[in-house]
This record gives sequence, C-alpha cells and structure tokens, in this order.
Amino acid sequence: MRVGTKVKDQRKNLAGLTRQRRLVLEVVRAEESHPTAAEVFDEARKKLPGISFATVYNSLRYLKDHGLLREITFGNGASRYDGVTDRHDHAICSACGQLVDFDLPGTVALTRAAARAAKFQAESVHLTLVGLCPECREDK
Amino acid sequence: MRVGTKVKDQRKNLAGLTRQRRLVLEVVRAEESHPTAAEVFDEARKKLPGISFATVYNSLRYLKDHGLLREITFGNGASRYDGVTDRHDHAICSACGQLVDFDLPGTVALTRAAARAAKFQAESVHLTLVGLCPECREDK
DNA sequence: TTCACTGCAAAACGTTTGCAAACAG
DNA sequence: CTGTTTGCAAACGTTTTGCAGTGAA
Repeated sequence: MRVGTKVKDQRKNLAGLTRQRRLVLEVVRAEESHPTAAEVFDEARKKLPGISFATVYNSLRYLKDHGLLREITFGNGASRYDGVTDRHDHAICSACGQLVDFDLPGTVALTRAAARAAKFQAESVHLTLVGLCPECREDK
Repeated sequence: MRVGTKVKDQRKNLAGLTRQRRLVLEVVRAEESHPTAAEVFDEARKKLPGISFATVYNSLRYLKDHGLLREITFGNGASRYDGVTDRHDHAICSACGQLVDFDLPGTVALTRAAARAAKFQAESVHLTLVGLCPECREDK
C-alpha cells in the first residue's frame, strides 16, 4: 500500500464516520455472506428505518475509498461487499452463486509473475475461482 | 428488416450463425482492443446500418454461450469482449483503462491450489492484474 | 408453413447525481 | 457561518425482454 503526501490523513477522515456509515459498516461486517448493496440496505433499514438507498451507496463508496471494506465485482450482477480488507481471493459457486473468501499462499510470487508476463507495473492481483462449493458438489 | 429489397447472395447460415452474428464475431475479432458492446454496435453499424442494439447483445450472448468469444467483466463498467477463447489472463491499466491479454504459465497448478484452498471443485480460474501499462508507467 | 431471428421500444437492473433540508464543526 | 451529509426522486449507463414482422428452410 502506498501512502503519499497527497493522500488525505485517514484519521481525520475517520472522523467522518457518521451514524449511517457506521451502521453500513457494521452490517457488512456482521453478514457472514457477502451482501449486495440491496441486502445491506434491507438490513440497515431494520435498525435505521429512515436510511435511503442513496445513502447506503454513498456510504459503501466512502467506506471502500477509505479502505474499511472491499467491493467484489464478478459478472454483471450487483457488487458484493466484504468486511475483510486483508488481501485474499474469492471463490464463486457456479451452481448456487455462493461467494466465499479463501487464502492462497504465494500470491506475492504470483503477482510478480503476472506483472512480468503482462509487462505491467503491478498494483494488485485478483484471483477468482469458479467451481462447485462443497454443498452443491454433494447434490450432484 | 424493414429497409430494402436485398439481394439473396448471402452465404448459408452455418449452425445458427446468421449474418448479424457473423458480423458481430468478425468485429470482435478484428478489434485489437477488447470492445464493449456499444463499440461493437458502432462498428457493426458501419457494415450493416440496420442492425439493432438488441441484436448485438443477443449475438454477443449467443457467441459467448457457444464458446466463440469471451466476455470480460471487471468493475461495474460495461462488459468487454474477447475474440480469443483460449485460456489466458487479463491486465488492466489503472491509469488509462487499457485491457490486455497475457499468458501466465502454471495455471493448472494454480487452479488446483486455489481449489484446495477454497474447498471447491474447480471449473476455471480468473486472474486479473491491476497496474500500470508500459505507456502510463513512462508518463509518470 | 414453420420457427428461429431481427428490429424496435420499453422495461429492468444496479448505481449515481441534483437538490433542498438537516446537521456538525 | 460554512462545509458536509442526508433523503428523496429522478437520471444514468448497461443489458434484457415483449412483441410484431421478417426471412430462411
């Protein structure tokens, strides 16, 4: 992670954690699955009925920009949000759509190899596995 | 098709590959960059002015479903299409948005490692590198 | 004739934005 | 007071769908 002088001081920005933003963050962290914005909205409404869709989206963007959560995009469906911000990878079940986190060792070497192959200066690598989750595998 | 009494010198439709679908496929294959659906539409219109947006989308879906091209989704922007259907990876420039293909050796082992870590039965792995392309790297 | 495909428009979907009111510093 | 954030609705960009008409077999 690069921290330069042009980057705003994060502590100062953390002071901008309003009630709505804190709630959105709590909801994402509490959900075991990776909720979509709509699911976050539904859940947040239970605790703060007045919250609007726009505020949920704005909060998600704010939290993402400040590194407090991650946005996961796969396919053209709705983005999902992940309260775990450490580097990790995702697996998506092609049968039920379930999305799980997993950790793959050796990603530093992988990133370097990918950067060399692409002739890019690497910033990050995103690895997604598509397959059958354990439950759907049994159903077959 | 509404306009024009057209001559019937069309080649036979090979296995559902209609004129429009063939054109869409040609356009995707001819573009060096990975075009979005809108770009495919613009290009296709030059050769077949009557073609509609819906037909371009339907054709892209058909071609994708039949393995003749690949859809690349990253972030919430428009999907891009790739005429190369062999397994390969993608790199995206965080500065200019350019998308390039690259080949990473050892993806079979990588897939197996990822499947083991995720406890999934693997179908495919998608690896995307985000970084700076050679041109943008120099501009800095 | 039959049936899949096309073109058009409108709907659907996820997300962002304009704006006035409410709020925090 | 000044700047930020909220809630609402409306706009936006992308993709899909309903339907009537067309064309190929």
